[in-house]
Amino acid sequence: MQYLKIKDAIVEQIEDGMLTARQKLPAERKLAEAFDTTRVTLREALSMLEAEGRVYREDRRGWFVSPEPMSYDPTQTLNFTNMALAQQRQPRTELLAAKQVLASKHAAKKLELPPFSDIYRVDRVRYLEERPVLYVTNFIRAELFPDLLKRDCSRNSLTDIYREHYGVEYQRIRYRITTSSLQGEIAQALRATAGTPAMVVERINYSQTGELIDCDIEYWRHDAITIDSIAELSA
Amino acid sequence: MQYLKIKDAIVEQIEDGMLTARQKLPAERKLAEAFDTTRVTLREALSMLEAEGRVYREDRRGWFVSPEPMSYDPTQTLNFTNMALAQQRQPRTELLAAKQVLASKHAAKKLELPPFSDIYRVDRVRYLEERPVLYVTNFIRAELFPDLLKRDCSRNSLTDIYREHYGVEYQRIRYRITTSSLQGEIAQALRATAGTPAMVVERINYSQTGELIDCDIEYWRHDAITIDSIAELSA
DNA sequence: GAGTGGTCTAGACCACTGC
DNA sequence: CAGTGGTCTAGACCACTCG
Repeated sequence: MQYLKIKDAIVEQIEDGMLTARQKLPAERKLAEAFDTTRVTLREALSMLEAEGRVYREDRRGWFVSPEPMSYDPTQTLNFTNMALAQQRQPRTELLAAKQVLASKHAAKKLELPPFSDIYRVDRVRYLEERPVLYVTNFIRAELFPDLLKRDCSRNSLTDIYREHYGVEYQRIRYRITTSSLQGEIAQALRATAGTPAMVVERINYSQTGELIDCDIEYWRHDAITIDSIAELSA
Repeated sequence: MQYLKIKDAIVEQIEDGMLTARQKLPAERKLAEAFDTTRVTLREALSMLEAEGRVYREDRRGWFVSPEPMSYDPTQTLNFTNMALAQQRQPRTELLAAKQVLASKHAAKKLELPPFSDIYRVDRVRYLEERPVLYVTNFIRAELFPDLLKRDCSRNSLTDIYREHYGVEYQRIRYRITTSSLQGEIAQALRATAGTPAMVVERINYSQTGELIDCDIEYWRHDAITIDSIAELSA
């Protein structure tokens, strides 16, 4: 069980501060040689560290040391940017697309609409310290927000636009958290290799009048996030 | 990218019902031959399916098709058994140990106690349809529950004992969800290979008087669970 | 005791990154 | 253009499971 020793050695280097957050590890061939083994075994060890959230990969770029995860409370409306700033992180958001589309079967179901209804779809990638950690897709009931896309979605948070221009606020959030893996364009947008472990957060949001507003599907690099929340139970 | 085709082929067999939940896949060597490839590449495909939660491994026993995950709401006190029954699942719990111990540094911190305080520690493995899916450790403030261990912990749920014998109920739950991987004895207890992806749920529970009661650390096989909850926002 | 999964070796080619 | 990571081959040995 050679790969356990390799793992421990790398963990030790991280904990001793020889390797610090976001730093690139040496090339696989060099590491393999250093541990006197083959690339296959070395990669076994690295994949295990990846599963534990200690290192991450950028596709074809190499292996890096994972920084501290950001703490995320899905029951707060606090948007990504403010959440990050509150934790002394450096957020950035990239708007990939914002358009009006016909609801796919999947999206229609989430939004409780008939298929082919008009909806907005907004795709964004979010960064922490210039590392892409989150791919979000929003599906929004178009009827509730006429001309939403004329607002500047790349500059303002959706929740701010809802509140300021339409008087709509989140009141109830239904969320679902699963683990999966990144594939295809989502993986690409996060500079991840296909198969990278992911945390998927799906939220369906309701307004103060109980109306379904929108739904967001979030793909997080799993080492970048820890869900952290409090529930008060009614007697 | 051969492993993608292998993945798709296996997914198709699952979705067509040729392979059904909990069924064992053919031996790796047979699958490798069937797909005209080597075990290394085949295992690459299987690992990816494992990350997606479509198949799971039992250590040295082989690969199996994942059943539907159980839906879990950490903000409900509903215990594992009742939660499972409500979803037409077949739960079983195995008590590994229930004893009074001196708090480790880690446990003491969670329970906000000085190190080496007296606490109870209860370890259990929980099954669904005879598949071990969850390893839980409870750390309990001993002062609140004199003679707790004389009650029959293997037969009754802890929350029932708290309520019936001590008049204590959960009122507030602080929870944290992360992804990691199974290692050592926890992996063994779940019949998992070291490195299997896991969902870790850590809960700290407070009573109706606001007092910290206990803390539980749950290691789930990640394909066995989806977190599902609702949050009401205060205005 | 046969067969299986877990682990490991020693290579190879290719497309891409980054200089 | 050199070097890297992604992918793949064709084996091997061992400890374990299961019949």
